[in-house]
Amino acid sequence: MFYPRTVSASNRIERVEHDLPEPPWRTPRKQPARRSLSREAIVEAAMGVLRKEGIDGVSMRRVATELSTGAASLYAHVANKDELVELLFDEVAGEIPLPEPDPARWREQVMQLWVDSRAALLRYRDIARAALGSVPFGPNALRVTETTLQLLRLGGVPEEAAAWSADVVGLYVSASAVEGAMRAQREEGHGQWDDKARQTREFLAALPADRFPVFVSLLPHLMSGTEEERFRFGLELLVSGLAALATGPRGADP
Amino acid sequence: MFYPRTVSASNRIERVEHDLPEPPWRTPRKQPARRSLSREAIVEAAMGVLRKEGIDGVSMRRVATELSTGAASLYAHVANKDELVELLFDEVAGEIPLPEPDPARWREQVMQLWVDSRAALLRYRDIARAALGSVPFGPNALRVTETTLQLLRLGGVPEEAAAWSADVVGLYVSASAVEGAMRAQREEGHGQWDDKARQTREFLAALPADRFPVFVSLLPHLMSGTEEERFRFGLELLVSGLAALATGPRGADP
DNA sequence: CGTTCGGAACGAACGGTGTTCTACCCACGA
DNA sequence: TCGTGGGTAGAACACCGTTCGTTCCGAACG
Repeated sequence: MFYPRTVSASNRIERVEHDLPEPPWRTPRKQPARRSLSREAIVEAAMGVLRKEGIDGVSMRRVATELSTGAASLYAHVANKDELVELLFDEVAGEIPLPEPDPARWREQVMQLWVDSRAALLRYRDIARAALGSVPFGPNALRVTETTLQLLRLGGVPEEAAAWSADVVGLYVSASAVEGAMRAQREEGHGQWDDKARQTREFLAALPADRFPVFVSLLPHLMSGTEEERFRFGLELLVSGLAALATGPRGADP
Repeated sequence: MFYPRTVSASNRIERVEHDLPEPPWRTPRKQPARRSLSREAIVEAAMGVLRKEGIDGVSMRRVATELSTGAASLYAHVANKDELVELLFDEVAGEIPLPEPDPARWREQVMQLWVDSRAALLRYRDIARAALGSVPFGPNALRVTETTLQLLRLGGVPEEAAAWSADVVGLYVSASAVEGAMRAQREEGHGQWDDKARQTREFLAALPADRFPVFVSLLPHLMSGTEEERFRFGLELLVSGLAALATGPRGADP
């Protein structure tokens, strides 16, 4: 009742009526669903825009146009843009595959869950920016957190450490997804990106070795690997740090 | 010459002339610097706005007003808003205190450096959002990265791991600063924040324990600690993961 | 000295944003 | 049948980043 207007019953009925092959029951007149706007339809339209153009493309006017109406009409179903974005984020979180927790494979499973989380975020461009803006307490995001906590407990990670780790890893996954989205966006504009990339490389190559000796000597390593490999490296750092805290390396026994 | 318009010589000369006691060399007329706009002045004004109102308050119009001129005038000294924000970020990075690397205390020093980095970012509200948007290659940011790499190498962290860790930790610090800024902003609007916080607490307390058993049972831990304590916990996870990779636990010997 | 010229300053304008106000319209309950 | 209340939506408000065209000024040149 309070968290949120999840799915209004009237919307459901409307959709069902729309799907049925129109039995002329009680004078269907013209179209029963001429006023078709609903929270679900708005989220669906916004998801399409998000996937195609990223979060900056999702404006109230743009989404409304997609539904061939005006921006003001959306405010009857959504409090404001922030709420819409939160709904979008949770929709994306719903696409993260959840494992069946297995005590013997908790490390592998927790790694996979986080890699999958990042992948789901990246599938919707820079939606991750929304995650850093507001604590994600939507039902789907909660389910991901719940699974994370289950896995960590199965791994014998102390309770407080597990709780805090979920927070830490959420930040890291989101940040990595934001960075990945930025790079992907840059790589889209092929024409000018070659220039920019070349310029950056030249700039780094021209750095004075006397002022940044270690940086310059590590340049090859600083530019090596794919984005996901680097992400996994960070995850392994975190997980190995967690494993060191675990009372029992596997299983829930102390 | 290419990275960027670092500091145009003309600006330097202007400042020097301004500082000198005005030798009437060649008819100084009234005031040689009536046209006082300069890249430095713009950055300075923008930093003031940033500190007071956050990154959203920094608009070209707002900064221009601060200098009692119009927004269009800024574009003679700054390519666009993105460039201005990059300049602001590097200015903030310049406030991060750098340690004198000491092999015996690398762990402690690297932790302190990162805690200080986060603190500097938070001092300027949500400027950290700019760090996630573009790889920070300004001179001051480079100096911070250089110091980080020095410390990790002193700790015996393998070269590739050190390079990748700098990336990872940069993401984590920025993400944590973004979250911290969000919380700080929410806590500013006291009047309505009590409500929002209470609602969130009620919402979490009302979560169905059968659907989110671990989450609910860990609720006390999920809400405990200050933001900085949680940040330090994540850092320790990363550093202990790094220490495990180090060839020599202290000093640079294998 | 006068003139030219190049770059900074800057008002106006363009096309966008989130949100609110205010009518209107129509299906429903009385 | 007649309100009426809530979804719809156009217009408007106050912003935003950026560009255009003009003005203006200081320095260099003839």
